Amino acid sequence: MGRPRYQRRKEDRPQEIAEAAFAAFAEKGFTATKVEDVARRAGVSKGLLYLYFKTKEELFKAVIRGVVTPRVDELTRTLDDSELSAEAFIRGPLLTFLKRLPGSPASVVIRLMISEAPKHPDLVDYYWENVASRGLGALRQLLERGVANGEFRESAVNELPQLFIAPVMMSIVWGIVFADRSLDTDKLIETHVDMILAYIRA
Amino acid sequence: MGRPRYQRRKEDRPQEIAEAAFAAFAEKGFTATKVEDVARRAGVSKGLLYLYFKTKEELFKAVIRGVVTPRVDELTRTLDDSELSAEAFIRGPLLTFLKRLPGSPASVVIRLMISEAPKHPDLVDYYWENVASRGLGALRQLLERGVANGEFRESAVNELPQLFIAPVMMSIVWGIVFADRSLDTDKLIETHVDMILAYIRA
DNA sequence: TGCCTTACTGACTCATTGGTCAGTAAGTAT
DNA sequence: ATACTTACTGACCAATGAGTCAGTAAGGCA
Repeated sequence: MGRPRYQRRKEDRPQEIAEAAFAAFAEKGFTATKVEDVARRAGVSKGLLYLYFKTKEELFKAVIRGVVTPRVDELTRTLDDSELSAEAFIRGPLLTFLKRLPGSPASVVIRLMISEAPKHPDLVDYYWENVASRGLGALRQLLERGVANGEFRESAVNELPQLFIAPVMMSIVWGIVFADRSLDTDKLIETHVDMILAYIRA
Repeated sequence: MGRPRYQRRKEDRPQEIAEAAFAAFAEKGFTATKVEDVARRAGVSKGLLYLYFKTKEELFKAVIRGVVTPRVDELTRTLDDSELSAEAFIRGPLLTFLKRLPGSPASVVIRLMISEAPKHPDLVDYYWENVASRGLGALRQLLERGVANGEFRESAVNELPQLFIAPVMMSIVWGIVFADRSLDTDKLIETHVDMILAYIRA
């Protein structure tokens, strides 16, 4: 008669809880987020959350991994597929990718990593292996290709792919701290890439 | 007979407590730091700390202000005093200043701002007025001087002094997240400044 | 030497929150 | 229908840590 008070949906719960958690973490950060709030957001009791995730930390790690993994593949895949010259690739797909980052979930992840890194060394390891080192490796490879086919000269930039990320990081941090005071992040990143290309062009 | 269990040192206590707090915050961040630990570190009881600082937040703000204020004056003062050409100033004093930042207390402040900004809007305002906007203003002024006396051409960089900070921010964030995995921050910053100058030179 | 002000102590309160678990009811098989 | 499994609930527990305050003693002054 009365409709059921809840449905059993073993398959979907973990995903739904993880999504709720990501939203909550994005708003208030890890520590300030209460497990109970995540549960409520996911339309579930606290007890159930603990059935699927052993601790709050487990949940945190699962969430980060879930967001991070797909993103990286995107970049490396487009890089591998592309037949463009190094410069064309940088001005095209890479620039687009970089400009998207500050507004994407990636920026939430960065914020969480900065705040929580000291307390979660294993998460840092994961992030390093699956994101940072792979991303930087791909960039380095791209630069070497450019040098190999005579587009670029040898320069310190080859050893410092972090230079490509610098303005993105700047934009992300700016967004976190000065949320309201606007900064034209697209222009910042574009100008920066322009600078790099002018600098390394053969 | 027995020597006194404590000394009364009304004058020095606040300073000492603030220093202890900075050290504690630097190690564990704001939330993870217990007021009692700060007190112990300062060689003082928790009760006394609360005599000088109304709440943990008050303490936090006082600490940030204490670290931040002197640093900024340093930059603007050297800029005003200098008779160097714009380029010489950038390659000399400014570069030195920028390279020092990642290892300085400034980087601790940045980390704390990133983690706590959403919860402390008034602190963000203070930081904006006393650090960010003044620092960026000084940089913008420097660039304009360079344009005025024919050293530099007009370029988008004039509107984006954040470009100078980008590699510094990158280095700071790198240091926070990947403390151990080394990055040659000096080289990163130097190369970057090199790039900018090549780009804007008339 | 004794008195008085107040810097200082530390045991206490109380709100918060991560984590548990005995019980409930949804769905399934017979 | 009835029995049975287990996804799910929510009241509860225990630990933690910010903030308080009644009391103590340092040190200056008469």
